[in-house]
Amino acid sequence: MLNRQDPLDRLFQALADGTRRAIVERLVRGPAAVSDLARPFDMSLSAVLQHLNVLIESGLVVSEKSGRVRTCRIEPGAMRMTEDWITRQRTGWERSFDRLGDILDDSGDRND
Amino acid sequence: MLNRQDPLDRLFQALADGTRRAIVERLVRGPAAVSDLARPFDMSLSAVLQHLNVLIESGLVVSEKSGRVRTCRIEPGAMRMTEDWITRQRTGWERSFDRLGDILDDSGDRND
DNA sequence: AGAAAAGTGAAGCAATCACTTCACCATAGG
DNA sequence: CCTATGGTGAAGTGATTGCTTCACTTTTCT
Repeated sequence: MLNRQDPLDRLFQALADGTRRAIVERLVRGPAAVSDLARPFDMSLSAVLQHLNVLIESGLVVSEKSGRVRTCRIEPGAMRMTEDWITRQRTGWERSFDRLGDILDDSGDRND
Repeated sequence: MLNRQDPLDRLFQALADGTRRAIVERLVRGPAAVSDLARPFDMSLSAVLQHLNVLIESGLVVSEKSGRVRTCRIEPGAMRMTEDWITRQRTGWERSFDRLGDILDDSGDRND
């Protein structure tokens, strides 16, 4: 399925990398410039910039440039989309589990 | 960062594909055999099996074989790890946001 | 003006991904 | 036994990923 347009694909893909999650974790504490974000990592600025672009494309991060400094910050709405998907699955699963519980109850093995 | 061992890497990577998410959505309604899972997709059984293996490696899905049928089901604990990470970021962000609110409340001509 | 700092873009490279096809094994049922 | 069903494994392919280096622009500082 080569549908790289699906927002959830991009979102989860963006979060599937330790460097990018670390960037998110950093930005959650507050906005930061590109080179501030790059400093902790043992890789080139270019590499970090590419990670940052993935995060921006996914919508997780927004940025604006003033002077020569690009300041980045979290866009919480994007992360909420992934949270919602996961929550939807979990509640779906809990419902199935309840149904299973009902069946087990009916068959007399009351365990809860 | 070639650390494909990190559980969160594997988890998010597993969820970063529409086919795999569809499999999860299916399994949330209840267990299913490999070929049941494959049926809706317009790709070979081998391809679906590879997706399934990614899900199993990530821990999102467990399976057991009885006879010639492998039955798969969701392992909810794995998904909870991703949910926890996301929730942690959101609460972290909300805290930052509150701090920002405090600063804005304290308003204008105060330099601390 | 000249140098340093901050960021950008492109090309290249090895590894990984998402498939395909083909060959194959194991079990269930006539 | 024989065949259909359900599932596996391996090899191959083209696209994508996660970097690197190098060249370059723009802004700030002195």
